[in-house]
Amino acid sequence: MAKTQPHVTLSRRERQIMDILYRRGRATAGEVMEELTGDPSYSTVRTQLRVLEEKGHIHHEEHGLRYVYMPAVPRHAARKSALRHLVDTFFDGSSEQAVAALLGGEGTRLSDEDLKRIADLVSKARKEGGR
Amino acid sequence: MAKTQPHVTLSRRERQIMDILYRRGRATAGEVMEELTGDPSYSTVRTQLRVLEEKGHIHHEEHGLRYVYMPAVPRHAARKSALRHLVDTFFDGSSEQAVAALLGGEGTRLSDEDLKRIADLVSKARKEGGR
DNA sequence: GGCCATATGTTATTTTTGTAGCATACATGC
DNA sequence: GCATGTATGCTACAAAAATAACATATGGCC
Repeated sequence: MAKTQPHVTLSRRERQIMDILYRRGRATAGEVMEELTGDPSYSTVRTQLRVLEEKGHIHHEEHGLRYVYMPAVPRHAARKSALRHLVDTFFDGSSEQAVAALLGGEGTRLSDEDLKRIADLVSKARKEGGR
Repeated sequence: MAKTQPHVTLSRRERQIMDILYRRGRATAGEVMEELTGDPSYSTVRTQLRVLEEKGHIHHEEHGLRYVYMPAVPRHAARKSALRHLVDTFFDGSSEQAVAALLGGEGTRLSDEDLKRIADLVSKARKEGGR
């Protein structure tokens, strides 16, 4: 059996911060701080952002006086590997099972229109020929 | 904006181990060790398993001489919250977008039969009435 | 100009992880 | 019976993460 990939191998706090940045796209230190649990001090958060930047996980842009942080790896790339990992860990590597879980409401409830659009996507994918 | 949940809030190694246990369902210390990156010593792994157990994340059963470890939270429950978290972080909370990504091959390639079954699931879900 | 609010820069300390050594128990084969 | 391989029990320690204090810079306002 394959060894677990170190994957991104972030500490817990680092992951929390990366999640915030991926969710929002970008954020200042203050915004990150607001979203973190445990009410860490502003100093603490800034230190962690600095470390994350040193490690190459995030970048910052200077907007006037403040720094705006964003992930170094673009969202679509990060989410792809996150999806793969999740499918692997919880769905025996089967995307189909994962889709089934989502249809069953394991992520968020799907509306009727959502289902309609998904049906279209599926038939389109079938025409283009899965393999 | 909502604060990041501590979620499970495991250290990196702890997460690796939990992933292994969720992927396999159950494993001995030796099996876990084999799957971990960085070739940690057997002692190391056992210590980490003990800590995880102290924290309530895993249980063990004694099978003859050896311990067999397994997650305390059942797979389907853990995966549900993992899915929700992922949908939240990378798909703006939209399961539909997540399904689209899976159909687009972001998890694992889908075969023709997979797509067929998914199509059935979707039409079934639509009949039962999404909301 | 002086003051305040809001930033960043730097550095220190505590806590948690990660890692492993040594002692001990228990089957199993010779 | 006893050595050997494979477990667990306990303990120690170095490295990394988490946290925050203190110092400094900047922009706006009275």
